[in-house]
Parts: sequence; C-alpha cells; structure tokens
Amino acid sequence: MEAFTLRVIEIIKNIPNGMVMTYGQIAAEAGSPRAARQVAYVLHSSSDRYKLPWHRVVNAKGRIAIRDYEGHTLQKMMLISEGVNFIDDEYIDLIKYQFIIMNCK
DNA sequence: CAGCTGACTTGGG
DNA sequence: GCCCAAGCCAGCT
Repeated sequence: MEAFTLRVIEIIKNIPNGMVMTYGQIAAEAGSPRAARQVAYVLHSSSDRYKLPWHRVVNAKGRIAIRDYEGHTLQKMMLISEGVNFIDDEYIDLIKYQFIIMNCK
C-alpha cells in the first residue's frame, strides 16, 4: 500500500465529529490533488477495517456520493445525528461544515 | 506488464 | 441547475 493511501486514511480518521470533507480535498491533503477517485476507492474498500468515519466524506457539491440508495440514506442519517444539516434534504452547506486543514506556516 | 475500475472533478452546452 | 464527456490516480486482477 502506498503512502498516499495511508495519508488518506489518517486524514479521514482526523475529521472531527459534525464536520465533513470532500474527496478532492482529502486527495490534495494526501499529496495528489487529482486522486479524488482513489480516495473513493480507499473508502469503499478499507473503511471497515480501519474504522473510518466514511460518512463524513462527501463530493465537491456537498452531496452524498454513494449511489446505493440504502447506503446513501444511512450516511445522511449518520450526518444528521452528528448535527450536520441538509439543504432541501439533499445538500450539505460546505461553508459551515467543511473541515478545513490549514498549514499555517 | 497491461488493462480495468471507482462512493470524483471540472468544463461545456 | 442538470446531463454528458474527458481527465485523473493508485490499487487490483
């Protein structure tokens, strides 16, 4: 497994309760801005064994990325229970809930 | 080694 | 705002 994947896992584990991050954002923090799809791959393949808060990861539009209806609904439920509100029961207000990692040097 | 895949992103119409 | 096409990268087969 590459460092990139490990970084992705670490980043996701650090998303605080009630916050969310986008795939592209995570990929960028992990070192590859264009590897958003790889982030998705890591999520659906290793979220279980690494105990990741997968439900705190959404796409760039602030919508839930899961295609499967069941999972999609589950994620929305998990987020709502953490205090994340949805707009029109569909979009997350990234301005308010996106977790921004800043490297203030 | 070559090809396929994916819970993405972006740009154009 | 929605739909479609192309680009993207790392992991798997």
